[in-house]
Amino acid sequence: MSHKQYTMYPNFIQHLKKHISLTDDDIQVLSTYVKIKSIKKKEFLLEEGQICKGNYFVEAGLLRMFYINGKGTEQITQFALENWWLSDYMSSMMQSPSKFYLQAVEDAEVVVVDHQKQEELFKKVPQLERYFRIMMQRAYAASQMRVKYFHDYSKEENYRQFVLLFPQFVQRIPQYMLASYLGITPEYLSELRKKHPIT
Amino acid sequence: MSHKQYTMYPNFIQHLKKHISLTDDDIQVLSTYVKIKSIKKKEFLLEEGQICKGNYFVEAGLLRMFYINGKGTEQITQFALENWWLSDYMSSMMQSPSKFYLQAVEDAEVVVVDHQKQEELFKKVPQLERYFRIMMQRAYAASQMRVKYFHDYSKEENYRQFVLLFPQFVQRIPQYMLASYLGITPEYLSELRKKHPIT
DNA sequence: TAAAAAACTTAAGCTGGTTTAAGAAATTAA
DNA sequence: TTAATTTCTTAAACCAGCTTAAGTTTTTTA
Repeated sequence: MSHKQYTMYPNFIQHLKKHISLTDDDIQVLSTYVKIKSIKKKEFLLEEGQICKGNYFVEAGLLRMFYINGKGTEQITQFALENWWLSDYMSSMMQSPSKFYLQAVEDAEVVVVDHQKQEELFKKVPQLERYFRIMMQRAYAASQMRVKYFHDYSKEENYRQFVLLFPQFVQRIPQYMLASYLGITPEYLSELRKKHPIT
Repeated sequence: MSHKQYTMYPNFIQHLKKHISLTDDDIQVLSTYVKIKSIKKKEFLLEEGQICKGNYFVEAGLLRMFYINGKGTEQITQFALENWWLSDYMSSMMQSPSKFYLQAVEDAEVVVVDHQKQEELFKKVPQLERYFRIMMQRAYAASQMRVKYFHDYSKEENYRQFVLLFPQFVQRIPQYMLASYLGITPEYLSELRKKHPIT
């Protein structure tokens, strides 16, 4: 009976267990602090101006984070697929209105950890403090590398690197979103693809 | 007598205490796990090809992180001044050779936490897990915002924003380093400064 | 299954920022 | 205090990537 409670988010539990040890009791407690949320393609978890209340784990599907820039066009800053966390940490830490949108690119199942209740949860299951330390360190490490790649390569090289490293991922997003993430116009991406067809 | 041991790094201890509570015993234990290191301007804490062994807290002075790009020129990715942590987290997590250099821009006092011994330290002073979770979350939040600013503003706007937000900081670094950090050539920065003199 | 909407392509002209090359000013070392 | 070195400036030619505008293809909705 007790494990029926977390068959709703097997990836989530498995991911936690990869980094920390949890008793069935821990999982029991945890399950009272998290919710699973199903969202349809194009639905929002967060919109500009709101204070970001949750930390979101992608159990299934695909999310994106973006903002609307000065010219009124969407600028994507991150994607999150299975087993990734996504949130506007500045907004939730500072309790300030977010500049970002969090939206489903595909129908998605998301595990929601309420930022407010997080402290309380950490007290009851202290290993989670460690788990999130590891997740944040990992995310920060990835972003240190991203800054490097961003400077290092031309937009064209950047595009080709990305397609090479994440081909499965490129299949799942429309090209204009890839262009936005890479910081180029769809027109220029189209030109690059013509110049160097990628199978 | 016991607090003589940490008058060597008052900022460090104060910073820890701002986020977690520590007994004198905790501090005693901690002090056996960290070292203070004085480095002169232009000395390195890490060079390309080495595995990053430490996590560095700037007690005093100013550090920079950079790499050598394809054209053979330095690209600065981060500065760290008093009360900031600096490390190549990817290199230390993956135990892979770093692509980066960590170097003193000014003479500096640095508190070194050995990445290898960190796990052991966390077992003895568990609150530190929380402290570093907060530090990593904060660093990651800042980098989420940085990606936004980077896309959002032209290089010129970026420069002016930076000078406006961190004037004291701009005073402490040579202009070619600011140019490198902003991802522009020193020549272009010079042109921008001529166009819009900032008192 | 037809019409509307969303996504992608093409091509020409334009601009923000680089490159190159030289000299001037400021800092550091002897 | 002089020489060496490092940092900063100027200006002209150049190019990666954008803008604009129009047309084509694919996906969604009715």
